[in-house]
Amino acid sequence: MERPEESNGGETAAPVRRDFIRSRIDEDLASGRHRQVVTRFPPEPNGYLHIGHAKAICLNFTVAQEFGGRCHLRFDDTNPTKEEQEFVDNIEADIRWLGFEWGDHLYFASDYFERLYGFAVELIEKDKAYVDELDAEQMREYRGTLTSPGRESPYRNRPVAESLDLFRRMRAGDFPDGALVLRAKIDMASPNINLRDPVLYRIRRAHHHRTGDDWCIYPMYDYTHPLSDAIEGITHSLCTLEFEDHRPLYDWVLDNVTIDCHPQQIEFARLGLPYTVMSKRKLIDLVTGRHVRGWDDPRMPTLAGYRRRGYTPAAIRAFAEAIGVAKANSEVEVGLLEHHLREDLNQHAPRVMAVLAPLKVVLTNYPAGKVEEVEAINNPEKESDGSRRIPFSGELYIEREDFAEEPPKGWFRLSPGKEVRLKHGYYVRCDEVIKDAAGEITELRCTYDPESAGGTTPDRRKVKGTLHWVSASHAIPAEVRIYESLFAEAHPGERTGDYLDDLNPDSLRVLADARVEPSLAGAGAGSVFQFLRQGYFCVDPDSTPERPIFNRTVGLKDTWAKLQKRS
RNA sequence: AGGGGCGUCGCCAAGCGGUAAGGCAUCGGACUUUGGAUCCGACACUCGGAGGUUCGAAUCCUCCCGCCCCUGCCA
Repeated sequence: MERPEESNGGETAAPVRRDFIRSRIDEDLASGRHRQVVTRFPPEPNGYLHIGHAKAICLNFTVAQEFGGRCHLRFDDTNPTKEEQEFVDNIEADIRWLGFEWGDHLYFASDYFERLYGFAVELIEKDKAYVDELDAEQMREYRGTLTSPGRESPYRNRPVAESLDLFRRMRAGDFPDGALVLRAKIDMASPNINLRDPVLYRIRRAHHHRTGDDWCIYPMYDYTHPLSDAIEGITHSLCTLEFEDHRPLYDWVLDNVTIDCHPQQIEFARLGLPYTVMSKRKLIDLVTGRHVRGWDDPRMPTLAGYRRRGYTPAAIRAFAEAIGVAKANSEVEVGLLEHHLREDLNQHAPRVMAVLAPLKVVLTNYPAGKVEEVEAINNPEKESDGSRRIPFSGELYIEREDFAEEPPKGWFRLSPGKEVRLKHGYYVRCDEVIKDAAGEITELRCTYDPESAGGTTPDRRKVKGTLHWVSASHAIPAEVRIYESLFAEAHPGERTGDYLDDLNPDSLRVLADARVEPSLAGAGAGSVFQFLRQGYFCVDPDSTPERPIFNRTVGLKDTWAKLQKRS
């Protein structure tokens, strides 16, 4: 088989992987059926984009890129009752954020309304479409069932001239909403229900976000989509599996109208992710029902949510690349997304220290009032990021979880009589545990080894554990938001039928008493850090200079937790 | 039940008649001033099942089983 680079000689990025869609394009190019590749991403502006859309966006844009073609962004805005400009704007922003550009190729199906109307007239003239007077309920009745054929509408064979006149008057506004529809004349006995005289136009007096009140009839998706594709010269129209049954109709429309382009619709499986919901309706419900704080709630599977959570476009693109494209319905483990996230963040996130649940440590042998600045490397994965200085003093905070009065086996962290290293600082040994009346540990008395400055000693003795810390008087109080999956069940609603029953009550945990190192003062919203030994965190837009707020993007891999779980 | 699809390792996924890629996860081990990262190594005699064709089948044929989608004037 010929490689695309060889067949079209254009500037192309090397195809990263093989899949049935790219193979098919290879063939189309090799056979001369197409000389270029034009794809499109066609969102309906009735909601925000989610991670499932990201799969389609990455596919369409990268395929076009690889083959030296182009990808259009086209809004499928044929249903004015559900669509809004706000969604258009946010969808554009999300796609740009993901890293894709459509240049001049921004389109709206609504821009084609006049031409679409013309094609409809042509269909009527050819006796391929007719105006029907059956109401919605009657039409359902006439449609038949999955196993029995439908019946023809009594209006099916009305004269062409009559349909032409009626359709013209539909447009003119002579009839109330829902009174008439334009239907394709195909086959009421077809085993494919989509071919049983599908509706092409309906009457709907609704204000359209772009065409305003110019129209009171609006074309249906199945009619609009193939024509929009053809008008734009799309070569490969990639969509999800549920449209497979619609392909015969897609082809019928293009075969029965005078247009010199016939794109190929190719279907692939949509992305499934456990512990979340991806349907637009459910996402809208979550927002309007206040189960989340908004479309960009960090627990939402929306691109806006992932962005606020601290996910990077590169990670999402790598994920989309990794899951591949096929026709088998599949559900990808969240771990794979997190793997690509960590892989990206590990390279780029500056390391800082933050204590989420502080436990005071007093160094009894540290000179009273002394403060020194210790040097801390910003990112061991990226030497060029340099280093910074952090204040160290005799009163510190460490993570409550890093101390155990009675250490389990395999414990590397602090416990009575044991020595650990404070990252970038000194070795300390725990001498005494202070508790309050309730028996709660309130403070640790430790001694430090002055010889261990920087983290090593002249005698080169080993300490297994290294802890992160923060100087008590220098640290900045902060809020940290820890997120778990929005749903407690892999398939929300599977048991009770109502997905809201499976909302995870612990999906958001707020740690109000965290302390972060002073270098984090003034970190801008969106900036991402690795809190040493804990995970990746980003500054939430709710942050103020007085009270920084961090979202946990994803935790670090935790071998210790895994070991614990096992025993 | 009619139509359209799909079934290869726990999760994705290559494979297109010549004797099962890769990633994630998992499990060992090395290294480590993050129990992070990195590095080594292990991980499908078998491709939903049963027959058949063939020197040879995950790939071809037949039957069976399972799962998904379709009866909006939504997309």
